[in-house]
Amino acid sequence: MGRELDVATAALQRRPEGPPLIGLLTPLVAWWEDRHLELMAGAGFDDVRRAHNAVFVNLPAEGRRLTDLADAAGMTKQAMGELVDDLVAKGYFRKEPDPTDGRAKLLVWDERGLAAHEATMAAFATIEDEVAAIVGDEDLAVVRRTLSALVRATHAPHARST
Amino acid sequence: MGRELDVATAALQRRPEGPPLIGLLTPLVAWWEDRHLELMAGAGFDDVRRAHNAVFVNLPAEGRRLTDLADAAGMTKQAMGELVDDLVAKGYFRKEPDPTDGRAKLLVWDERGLAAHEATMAAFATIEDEVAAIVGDEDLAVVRRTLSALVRATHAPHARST
DNA sequence: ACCATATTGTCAAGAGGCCTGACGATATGT
DNA sequence: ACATATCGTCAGGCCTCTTGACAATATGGT
Repeated sequence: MGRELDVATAALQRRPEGPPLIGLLTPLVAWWEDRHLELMAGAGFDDVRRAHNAVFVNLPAEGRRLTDLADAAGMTKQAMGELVDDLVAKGYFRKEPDPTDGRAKLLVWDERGLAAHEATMAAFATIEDEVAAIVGDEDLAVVRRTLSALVRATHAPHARST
Repeated sequence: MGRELDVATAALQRRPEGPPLIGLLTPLVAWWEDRHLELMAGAGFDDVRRAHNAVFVNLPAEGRRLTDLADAAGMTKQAMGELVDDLVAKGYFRKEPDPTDGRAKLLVWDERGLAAHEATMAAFATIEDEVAAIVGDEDLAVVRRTLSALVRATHAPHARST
């Protein structure tokens, strides 16, 4: 059912400190993404796929270029181009020529796309509330603060080198 | 470089409570998996892929059946079969007939596989230490406890229903 | 104005990772 | 003995993402 619910289940309990983080992070991401798609479908956006998230999350209301979008999502422009073309075909946004650059095209939300964008934000808020209801605001705040620090540290410009 | 480093970056800062969890979880998982592969390659296991984790983590030293393995990893036996065949070809383990069931085959680690299995556990411990060094033992403990509760709650048998 | 170089978006091809459907071989319960 | 379920496999397909190559356009130096 869930994608990789208990990857790492075996290795976990035997460690004194408890399960390794990866064994918690992975199923949580899977759950979050499933829940997000569920909420989106419930809001009438039943043709969005998991991969579209990279677009919905990184394309601001003002529009953006394909290459910028791909960069922000951490993937190639070709991969992003596929997602974008799909969403264009589905009526979520359109491509407009960039007035400042003849090569570039600006991706601009259509009405349906703007609604989907907002639905995504609303879904995030909803899921966040669900999480808070389970673990409490206090612990959640610690988690958020700690993971934020971790992300900053691990993704610092010099951290991964090369 | 990183796979989807800042998915959700855009939507984050504007929320009063801070960035949504998914914007932290996703890059952390990506980082963890990259780091794991790095450590494995450093230990001489440079032919393992991300997907192999499901095997390394869910196949105990005593061996296991394909179907069990697939179940534990949350994927189909066909998908797991592909991973297994690949690892068998690479000399990590072998298939033996299950003496108690003529249909089944037992997957048993070879020497190289056992070493890789241990290297995975060692890599987990190393990464865990790196994490602790960044955020401190105290916060890490809270994170682990909180996320554990979350995983239990979201993956309870009746939680996702239907 | 000209030209080398870099960048934008696209086409083509393919790998990787997963899925559904169908199947022979084997177990199991009646 | 026979119906039924399960084990592993073959076949085929979808989705996501990659590398390589390319025409069109920008940009900076001469």
